[in-house]
Amino acid sequence: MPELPEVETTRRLLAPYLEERRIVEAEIRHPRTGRRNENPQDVVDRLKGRLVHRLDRHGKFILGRLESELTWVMHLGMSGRFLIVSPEAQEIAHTHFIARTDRGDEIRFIDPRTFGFIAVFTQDELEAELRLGRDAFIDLPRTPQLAARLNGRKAPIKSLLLDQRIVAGLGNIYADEVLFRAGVRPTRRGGGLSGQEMTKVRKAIGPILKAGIAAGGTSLSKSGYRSPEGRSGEYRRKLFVYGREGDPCRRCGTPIERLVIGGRSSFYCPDCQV
DNA sequence: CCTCCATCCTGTGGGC
DNA sequence: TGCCCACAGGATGGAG
Repeated sequence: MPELPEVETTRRLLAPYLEERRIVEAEIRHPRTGRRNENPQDVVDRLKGRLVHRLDRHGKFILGRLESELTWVMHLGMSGRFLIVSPEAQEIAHTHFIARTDRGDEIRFIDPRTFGFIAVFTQDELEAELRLGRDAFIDLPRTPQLAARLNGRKAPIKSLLLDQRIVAGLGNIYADEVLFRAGVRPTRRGGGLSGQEMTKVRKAIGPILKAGIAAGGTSLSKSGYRSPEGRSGEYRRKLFVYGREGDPCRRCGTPIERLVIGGRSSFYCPDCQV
């Protein structure tokens, strides 16, 4: 269920354990977790013995830059999370991937719904597999570029914000929060926004994501997001609209409404958002 | 190319 | 209290 802030929180906590470390052991425990490589065994073979230079993030993907121009790709899907433990630590349910570093730490991937995956791609494979727009946080396009991508599109702006090929990183929660901050209804057609509205949407993205990251992400339920340290995110308390159907708008008091757009729950204030 | 929709899974929270 | 099922923060591929 993680979006950019949850993935970034995860990346920051993993980085000290992985950067400039060598992977000495790796194991894929569940075939679905390795499904994005042609052969799941490739993940293990390409990881073993390799040095991780740096841990990057693009949208909701964590990218480990390896030796030999390989990239270790990690996606949390809906229910994925990482743990850093000692090899003796008891294993919890749904542990689908394990790697050990030359420092003796174990990185474990837990993913009940198996929508997440672990892969290792060559540069060509990476380009073919990850079709992503620019990162919504560290590389957000300027308004004219964004406008060009939305121009002529009839789909609801909410759906377009979720399209990772346009801008990478926003998910269902933060897209709703961005649209609230921008004062734009999620049902509006992307191509129908005025220049001013486009600017407002664009300008809302940075602060919302920054606040989400500062809070360590959003955890909606007990089985929701947890960092590699096992902590929940605190951003839930700061949400303006997501999950607040019927509750008073924090700005104007009007009850928040919910509707389904593109099969996803969407929350908005009928008074603040035009 | 665009839009819409089904699909892959398990856990749980809310309604009855 | 217990049971049941709608629903969940994502990505993708295919139909039209």
